This record gives sequence, structure tokens and C-alpha cells, in this order.
Amino acid sequence: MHGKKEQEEYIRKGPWKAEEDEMLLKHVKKYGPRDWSSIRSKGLLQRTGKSCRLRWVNKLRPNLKNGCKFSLEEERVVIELQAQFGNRWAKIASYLPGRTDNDVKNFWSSRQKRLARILQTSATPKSQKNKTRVPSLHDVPILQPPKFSSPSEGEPSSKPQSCSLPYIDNSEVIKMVSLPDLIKSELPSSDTIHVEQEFTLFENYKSTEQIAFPQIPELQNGLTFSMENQDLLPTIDEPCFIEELCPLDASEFGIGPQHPIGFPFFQPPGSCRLGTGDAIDNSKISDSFFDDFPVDMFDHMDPPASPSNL
DNA sequence: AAACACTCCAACCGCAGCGTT
DNA sequence: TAACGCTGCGGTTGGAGTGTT
Repeated sequence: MHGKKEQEEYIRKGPWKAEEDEMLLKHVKKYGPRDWSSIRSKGLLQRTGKSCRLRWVNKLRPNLKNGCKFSLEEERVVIELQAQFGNRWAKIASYLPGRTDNDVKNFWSSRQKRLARILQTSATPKSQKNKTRVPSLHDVPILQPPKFSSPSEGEPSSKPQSCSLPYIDNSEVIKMVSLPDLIKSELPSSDTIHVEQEFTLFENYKSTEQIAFPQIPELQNGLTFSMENQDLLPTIDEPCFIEELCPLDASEFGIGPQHPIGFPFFQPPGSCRLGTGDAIDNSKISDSFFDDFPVDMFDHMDPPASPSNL
């Protein structure tokens, strides 16, 4: 098989075995999550230090939400923070307890692919329309991301500052962008509405024309989050518009108008949506789930990083 | 039932920043 | 101060699982 030297130089790649995980855990338990390269030099594992670190960070670290799909709130936060920070996944992940940069990155790239598909759908000739699955609004929970800036940057805003959802006053109503009739004509009316909403939102999303959003000081500092300005969301002549986009309201949390934005993300084990086969409608997951837990059950958890500390 | 399309995610790679020598 | 090693980050890829035709 391998000679001695070859054995020393051999670097294992690919999926991790349980024994390797065990060995890595032992090392971390003994020395802490550092000295990754010594794992190989000590002959514990034939993996690079890099590979060991990655495995620890993405899979073995405690309190990870492995196998859980992103909740609607997590999706919102990613969208908002991506708009603010760009593709700084590690930074964004620091706002999402239990999520890694890899998780966020994967989530975002999946979402981008869906958006691209929607765009393509809207541009596909009529003859091909019915060959493409029409995504539901829940597939792409797009919100025009608010532009919140750190206290040290950005322009002062005179608008209300307690809503992390897109705040748009009456003069800044999102303009409706009609879907081509060719799409409407081939869809059942309910689907037409969904596609039209998505298309509208996507048009806004890709538009270079910035809609002014308020700064979100609570999100920057204490990561609090208020729904009190929900009624200021864009007026779109579709009754379920807000319901579709923002199925949660403060009362569902049972904790008043303001609450830590991190709160909904602490989904206890079992509340996760596992696998695509489960097909649990995001909007149907009640956050009153947490009512059953003691108020202080999250106290021991580290608060998410605050942008003001960055 | 098989083939194909699509989604999700684990893991790799290259690069940059930082600390140490 | 340059060289080196380590760590962390973001981009990318490939395989497994699932859905659709």
C-alpha cells in the first residue's frame, strides 16, 4: 500500500468518518479549538489542519442547527444583512446563532439560483412557460432589503427607526411591475398573484433605484426588532400580500411590540424543518411554540454579535 | 420504473490577514 | 522587515437526495 514516507504525506479528503469526528472531538476537548495542524503532525488524523478546523466549525461545534432549514426570520435577517454587508458570510452568520458562514452562503446561493430561475421564467417565451415550475412566494421570500447602516456611517434619517422590515412611506410606495400577460394567461388566478408579487419584488430588488429605508438602530445595537410599522408596508392591492411576506407579527411572539431579533432564531431541537420531504409550510409554524418554554430559557445563550461592536 | 432536473449541503481550494521568528 | 505558518473567509464544486416527467 503506502510506504512510510507516502503514509506521512498521505492526506485524506472527502467525507468524514465517525472515528475521525471522534478523534477530532477528543483533540478539541483536550486542547481547545486551535492547533489544527498539530492534529496531523501528531498523527491523530490524516487530514489537513484546515480540513479539521472546517469540520469542527461546520459540523462538530456545539449548538449548531445541523439539518435545520432557515426559518422565515433567519431568511429575513440574511437578506437584510446581505444588503448591508454584502457577501461577508461569517459576519452575517454571527447574527444567527447556530448558523455557520457555510450555511448562510449555501442558503444565499440557493436563493440566488431561485431568483435567476424566476427571472428566466419571466423572460421565457410563451411556448415554454408551462414547462417551468412556478415557484410559490414561500420559495422566494424576497423583501426589498432595508439599508441599515452602522452608527458611524450612512445618512441620518428622520423616518421611524424601529422596523427591520422595509419601511416605505406613502411617497415611496413600491411601484407595481406588471408581469407579462403571457404568464398571467397561463396560470390559475392564485398563481398569477404570487408570480406577480414575486416579479414585482424582484424588479425592486434588482433595481438600482434605491428606496430609502430607515436605519435600524435597534438592530445595530441591541438587536431589537419591532413590527409596529407593519402598517407602513407597501400598499399592494392584494389582501394577502403582507400576510404572505410577513406571516409573523409581534403578538405571535407573545412578548409585546419589541423583542430581541435573535429570539425567534433560537428554535429548540424538534422545531426544525428537516429535509425537503417534510414540506412544512414556513408560514404555518407558529412562534407561539416558544410560549411553552420558560422565559429565561435563552438566558444562558450568548447574545448575537452586535453591529455596533464590529 | 427510469431518466432527467433540481436542490441542498459538505468539503475543497485559493487568497488574505495576522502573529511569530 | 522578510519569510513562514496558521487561521479564517469567500467562492466553487461534486455528490446525495428528492421531485418531476
